[in-house]
Amino acid sequence: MKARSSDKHLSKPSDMNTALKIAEDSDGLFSDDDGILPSLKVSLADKVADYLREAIFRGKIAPGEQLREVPLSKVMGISRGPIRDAMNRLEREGLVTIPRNGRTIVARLTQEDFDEVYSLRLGLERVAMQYTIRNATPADLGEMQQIVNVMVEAVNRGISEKDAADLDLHFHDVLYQASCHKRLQSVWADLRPQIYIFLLSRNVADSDFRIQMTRHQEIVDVIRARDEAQALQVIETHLQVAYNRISKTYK
Amino acid sequence: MKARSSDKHLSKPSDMNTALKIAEDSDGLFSDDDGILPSLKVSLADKVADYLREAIFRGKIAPGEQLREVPLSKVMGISRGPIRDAMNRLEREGLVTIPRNGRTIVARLTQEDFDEVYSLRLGLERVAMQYTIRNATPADLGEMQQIVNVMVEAVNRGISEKDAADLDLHFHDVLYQASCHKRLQSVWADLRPQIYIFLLSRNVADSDFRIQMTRHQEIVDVIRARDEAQALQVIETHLQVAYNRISKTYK
DNA sequence: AATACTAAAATTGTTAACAATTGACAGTTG
DNA sequence: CAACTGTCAATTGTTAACAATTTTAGTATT
Repeated sequence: MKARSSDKHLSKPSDMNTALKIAEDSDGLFSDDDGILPSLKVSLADKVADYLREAIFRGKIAPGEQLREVPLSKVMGISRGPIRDAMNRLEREGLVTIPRNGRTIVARLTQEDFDEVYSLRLGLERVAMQYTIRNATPADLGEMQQIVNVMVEAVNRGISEKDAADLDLHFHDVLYQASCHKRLQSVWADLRPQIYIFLLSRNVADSDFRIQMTRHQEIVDVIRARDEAQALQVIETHLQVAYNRISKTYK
Repeated sequence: MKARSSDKHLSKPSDMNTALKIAEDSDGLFSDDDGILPSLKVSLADKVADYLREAIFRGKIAPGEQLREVPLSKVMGISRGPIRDAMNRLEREGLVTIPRNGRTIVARLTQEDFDEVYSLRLGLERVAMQYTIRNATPADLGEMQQIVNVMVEAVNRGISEKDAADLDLHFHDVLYQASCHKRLQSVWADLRPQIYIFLLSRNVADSDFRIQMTRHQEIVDVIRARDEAQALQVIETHLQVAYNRISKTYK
């Protein structure tokens, strides 16, 4: 019986035991005392969510895999409570789905998901631009410009898909920060991980991402000019180009 | 010592014991078996969240009050776990804030919050309109028209502020439903309770809400016509008028 | 009166155990 | 073979208790 169970277990690579994979990484990640200031202590749930999120980004945990509380709590050496909280956090970010049966499944992001993510993103970033134009400080603008400079230099030197995605989203992080609109920031925080996944997987398939990197200068310029009508145009174009670029990789 | 504590306790009406207020309502709300199909069984956390959300809407629990797990679990007759989950749910909806110290405080919604909610709402509903125009079925349109008919009739007969708010949001619920855009629906579900609170409190202060009710017919018509450019214009105007109307009540 | 310190109470974070639900599997029936 | 049923293991939901953190109250000092 155990042999049969094992055979079935190995018949689907996507069913490889998630907890075993995580056990490879779990060298005291969760049980150590961080030695940081108590008021900045990071909760176990946050640590677990951060770990799982990264594991999903790296492909260590694949779409369709189920995240089970009990095995995870064993390999992480913590109780199930914080794991539950972490999984609720990941659900909010769209990285997992928790259907009616309560099981937590890593999300498969389809082309339809992509369409939703980018249409929602456009709706958000239009509002963000309106607020950023109003609220961006010279420091914000300086930070955005710095990121663009790093982008341009990196593209010239040769840049990996991951670094491109990191810089791209970091730029938009600062844009949202500059908007001083807490709710926008919150929705962005929830949407960002899905966008990252799309960028990571789709940049591999599309060599034009480097061209897209350099377009961020337009955004900085139009914010600096505080020109709202132009700003909306620029962000729409920016995201539409990104949308089209990634969309092509689904064909 | 106990007498002094009691004196201090009564010195701030907003500090009246939240759990005592909830005890008035908690006649088996949470511990009863619903007798519904098992597959449709509502979790305790959902029940608690629903109850607390309504209590906040009714003003039974006031902005600034702290929701404490232990007293709540005692009066509700359940453990703290589901209460924690419920409070996390309410945080997501912006009804409570959970600062760094972990305490859960019912949110005070300021004019700035109002500004954020409505700007975000506009960004979302533009996207929703684009999708609804594409995806609305005759049944969706029929449902929206039915709600508008009820609105018009109710305004003519005389309608309470609460009923107006209920109908208003129900109309937009259907709009989002018709969009077939899951992420939009999810963000709307999180934003909706805050909008409801603004409508409830501000409708009292502004007698023009009845005029606003009747403007929903325009939305139905433009969706029916599948005219996207016009649709964006209509929803912007609709929300701008609503924004202006409520904004005035802050002066 | 204002500030600082300390201890205790209050509150939240986490854990382990029990309860309830879901899924997998074997056997039976048509 | 497909569909159904029953059993049991797996998994999640909830609870009570312990651990850690934050707040409050009381006292001493300036």
